[in-house]
Amino acid sequence: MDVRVRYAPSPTGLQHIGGVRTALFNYFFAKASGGKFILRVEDTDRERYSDESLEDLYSTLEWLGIKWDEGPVVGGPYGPYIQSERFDIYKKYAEQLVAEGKAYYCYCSPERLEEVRKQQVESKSEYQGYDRHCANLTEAERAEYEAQGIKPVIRFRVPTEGKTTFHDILMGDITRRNRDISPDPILLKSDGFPTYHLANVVDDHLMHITHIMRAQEWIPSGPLHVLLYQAFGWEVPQYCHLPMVMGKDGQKLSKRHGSTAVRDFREKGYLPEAIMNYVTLVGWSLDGSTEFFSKEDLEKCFTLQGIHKAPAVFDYKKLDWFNGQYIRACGDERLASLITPYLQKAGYVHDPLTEEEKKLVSAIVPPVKERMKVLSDVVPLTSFLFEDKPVEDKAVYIAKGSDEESTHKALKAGSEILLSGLKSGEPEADIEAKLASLASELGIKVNGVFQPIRVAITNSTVSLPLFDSIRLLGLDEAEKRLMRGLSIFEEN
RNA sequence: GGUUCCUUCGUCUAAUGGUUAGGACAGGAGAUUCUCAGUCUCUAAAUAGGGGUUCGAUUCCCCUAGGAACUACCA
Repeated sequence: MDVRVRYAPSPTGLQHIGGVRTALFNYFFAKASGGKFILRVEDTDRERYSDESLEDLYSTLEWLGIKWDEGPVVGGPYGPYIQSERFDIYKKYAEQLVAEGKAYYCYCSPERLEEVRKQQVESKSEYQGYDRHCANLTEAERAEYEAQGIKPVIRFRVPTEGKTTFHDILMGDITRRNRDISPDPILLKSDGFPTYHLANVVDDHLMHITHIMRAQEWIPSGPLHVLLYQAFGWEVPQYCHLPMVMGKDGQKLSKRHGSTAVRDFREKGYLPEAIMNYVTLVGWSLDGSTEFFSKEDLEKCFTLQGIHKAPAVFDYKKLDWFNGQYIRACGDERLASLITPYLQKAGYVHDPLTEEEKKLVSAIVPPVKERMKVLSDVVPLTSFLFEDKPVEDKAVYIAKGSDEESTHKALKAGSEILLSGLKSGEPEADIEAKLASLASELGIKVNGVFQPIRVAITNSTVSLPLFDSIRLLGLDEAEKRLMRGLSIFEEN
């Protein structure tokens, strides 16, 4: 049997970590088993639908390098793959169930439903949900409602006796008494659109989906879906419910835990390979020790057996670590092009880059590479090159273990050593050694000499290494800033 | 409330009857370095609790506790 799996998001929001994790697991499982990965857009909720969400879906998958074998844009033998374009199909199947007595029209108003719900809550009755008011309407009663112009919904007749079991690859058999299944869920809404349950079952069958891999939050509706397959007389696919992605507090990951939209991560400067690698490791492992996986690796070695049952907490710090690792593994040329948009957005360089700026960006890469967790870190790291905000406060120049007088001397003598050395082309190591001996002459630590110089040049106590900074700034500008720094100490 | 699922270091996980319970992130300590980072070394840290089964349980069974998800004309 050829594996056919699908990722079926609904475009009602930006693609988030949890969704992408589901997409990735489906995709890798398909690839690793030589099957097909299908993308299906479940846009049956026209109230929450947005074009932006749909575009975000496509761009996120593209960014990650995930290509679907069948789906929107690329097409396929079982299309269309956008549910809103399959309107008539669902209607047909829903009506078929009505004709067979397995579903029925319901004319209850939202107000009545709300009332029923309220009463159930107040009376603490054992089970909640629809009271099956319209389950056994006579033809006359129906005709009456129709005459009133009420648009009915179609509800599925859930058996009140017996129980339903479905098998989950990870969880084993899961059984639920039919009476515990939410009574008579809506299959077709009054606007003619299907609900998730109907559309999902119909499409998975029509698209020959063999394995349904979705988040564990769907486990409760598993039995209902099985009932639906049985009502249609269709074969039930295999289920594999994926562990949920949680926030620090053990609740479902959401905005309040931090960023969840992949787009946000992308904008902050996470690399697609880092996101892919880390997200796949949330709830899955190969052997407990292998950490780095490329997309190609996962397309080969992903297994269902490696999926964990328990929900997993999303660790932002570990993602940062992965991202840093991938940045450091990145070629300088690629990194230069990855960094450029951030410098442009900050207004530091032109778009497109001038020839001079291209050289500068390339030169920025090596010293910055070891220091970035996310690409956007390049901005604060290099801001001293593009905006000059001199430090006026003497205290900032004074290193720990030094004092104002020594700092003044260090800055003065150090600047001379530095500038004359650089101008005469002396090796940096030699200059560094001279500065170090200056420090011992003054009876201060080496940093006592370097810190005031660095502060003068980079306007910060935290900066790139001194010689890198000067190289990037240009000797003339560096000299100017050194003299300016010195003047602060000589004013009084 | 009801239903279902889950439970190894703080976090992600490995080990399925026999190990000093392993790795990684984060934490702590140290080394290197002009700051920051990076890199390297070391370190602390877990089988939720209670019963069984067994010569032996992280591993199998039961109970308890805790957590989560679902309970919409949303998916």
